[in-house]
Amino acid sequence: MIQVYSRNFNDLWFGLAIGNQQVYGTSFGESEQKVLGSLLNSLPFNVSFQVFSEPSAYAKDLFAFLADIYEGKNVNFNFPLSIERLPAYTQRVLNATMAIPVGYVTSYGSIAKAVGGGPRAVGNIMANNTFAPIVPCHRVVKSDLMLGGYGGGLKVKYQLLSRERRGYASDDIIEVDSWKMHVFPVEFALKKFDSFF
DNA sequence: TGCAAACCATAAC
DNA sequence: GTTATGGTTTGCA
Repeated sequence: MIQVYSRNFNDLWFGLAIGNQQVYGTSFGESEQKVLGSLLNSLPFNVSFQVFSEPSAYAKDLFAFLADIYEGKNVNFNFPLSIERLPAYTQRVLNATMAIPVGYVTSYGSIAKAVGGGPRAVGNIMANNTFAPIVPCHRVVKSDLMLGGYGGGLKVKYQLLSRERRGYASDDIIEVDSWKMHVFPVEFALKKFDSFF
């Protein structure tokens, strides 16, 4: 049985699906309906679920954690995600994405080069990310450091990244499980949009 | 710049 | 099995 919760912080809705001591999905957005919709959509078809109006203590912790990420804070992740039900390649991409530190972005192609596959495949997985914003798909941009796309809209992507500015000056190589991933200061990507938004 | 073709894992048929 | 679908990338004019 999966428990589903929704909660509002500062005019923004967060959604949460928990079961088996694991997080099955998270989401956020402007309306409760959208948030619950995308969340339920991502659940495995063969499991039952129940929607609760009051969050459990564990759910409250998780909501606070989601809000912290949304606000651009540095957080330590210690909630288990149920990603083993996803295809192996998808898992690799999600893990690589989670390894992008706050303050940096990487590109679809850079992830593809690190874990195998192609940039479009990575883009597809970002588009279907069921763990936003825990899996920080907003930190993945195009190879020319234009923003690329975002499920919640480009403005939201810009704002999320904007709060993650840490003032890093140069690009870097991140190592994850023997993969090497090229990352760039988030400012590099924001620069091109500062006047736009 | 701008466009076409290559790219590649998934989900849906 | 096969096909359609992208939050892409690269090369070439």
